[in-house]
Amino acid sequence: MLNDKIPDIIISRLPQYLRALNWLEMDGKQTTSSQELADHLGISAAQIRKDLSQFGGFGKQGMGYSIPYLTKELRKILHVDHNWEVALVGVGQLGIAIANYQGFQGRGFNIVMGFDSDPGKIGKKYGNLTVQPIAGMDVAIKNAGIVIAMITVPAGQAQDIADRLVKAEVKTILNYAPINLMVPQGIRMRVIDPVIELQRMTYYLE
Amino acid sequence: MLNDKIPDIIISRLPQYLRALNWLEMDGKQTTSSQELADHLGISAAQIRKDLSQFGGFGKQGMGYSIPYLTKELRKILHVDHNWEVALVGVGQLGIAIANYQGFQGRGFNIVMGFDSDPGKIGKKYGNLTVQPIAGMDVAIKNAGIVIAMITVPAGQAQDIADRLVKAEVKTILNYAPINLMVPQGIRMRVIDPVIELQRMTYYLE
DNA sequence: TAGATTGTTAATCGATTAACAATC
DNA sequence: TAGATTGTTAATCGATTAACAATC
Repeated sequence: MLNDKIPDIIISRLPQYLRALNWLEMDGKQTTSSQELADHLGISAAQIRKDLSQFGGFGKQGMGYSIPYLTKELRKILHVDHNWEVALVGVGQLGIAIANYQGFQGRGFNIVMGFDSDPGKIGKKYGNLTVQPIAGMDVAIKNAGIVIAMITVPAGQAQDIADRLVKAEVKTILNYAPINLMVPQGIRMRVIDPVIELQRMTYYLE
Repeated sequence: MLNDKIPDIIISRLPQYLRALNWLEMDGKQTTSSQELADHLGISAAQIRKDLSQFGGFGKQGMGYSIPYLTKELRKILHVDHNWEVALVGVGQLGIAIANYQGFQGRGFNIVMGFDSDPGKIGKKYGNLTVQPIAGMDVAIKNAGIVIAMITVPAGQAQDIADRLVKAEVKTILNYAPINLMVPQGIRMRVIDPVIELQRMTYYLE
């Protein structure tokens, strides 16, 4: 069972469960049920139970799920039971906002390196990072063993940066430039593009 | 055929087609094929043809698709053949970065109103907006007939803001706070949460 | 005409749901 | 024990793919 390949569509829901659990815990709750999670997430209770059962039995019949326990298990499954060091490429207005954003803390990520091509920015500190020259990026990332990077450079430069990151042995890229970057097999890339989200919704407007 | 309800999973791919077409056009291309789009997007060519055929025959056998024509038709389908006025609630570091972001222009959105509770920010200009006091938000949005809003306030305030936006007759909310907001039936809400995207990928890391 | 690529059908594949025995 | 809720199976539902006739 655990050796079966779990479909990505199931994996994509686990972080949502984790976020909902976090929220319930802050509400002071100790336990929850598949039904309560379903109400919060707009997903059926059956599906939540089925998803979780791919990884083991985390609940107790009649009782539901312990929030701290299920949280811990989900964090293990998603490999966020420790913090990953993350590099940020492009320390413009958006990059600075991301570096200062508190929401990564405690959810598995720590942005510890930032790179920019503007000499005026070198040495400045935002959150946990100090801006370094982009020329030294490849070596710095490789030496630090960093495997996760966020791209916040203009769209025209994003593919070039992605290519360099892949050479520096980065395996996971979160891309804020609104283009589909080409990356080799084995490299995971996701795009954050607010316009895509908006356009998905305007279809339903008059 | 056109009267059938189109599944949301198909709608969710149309903005991606639009973005890929945009990119091909900037490369100087005049026409494309389902295969070329497939290569760019990591989606099968058959699926792209099937998706598009839900809305009509936009291609020509042997020739492929005219990029300007298909772009125009997709923009019509998604209702982004004109610009929507958008309100931004919370003009902090992230809000300012979004207001100044050029990527909305020409893709159907114009952020024309911004609200913040900090008196020191009132009257400041970012992109196409001037910051207004959040106390007047409800009336201002309703009077302007704005139906799309972005929430960039801290997580603890986001639900309250969402409730107020719904009362002001906003129909579509893009939420940057990392929580699942509760909104009534008929209101569309999507969350932008970079941590969710990262956690989906760390599952595949060692 | 020959070659290419669409639009569409039927077959396959996979995901979701309903239902309930197991059990806390 | 009675009530509640899980974990799991089987049935349903829906989405994707393969294949090809239509046609530019």
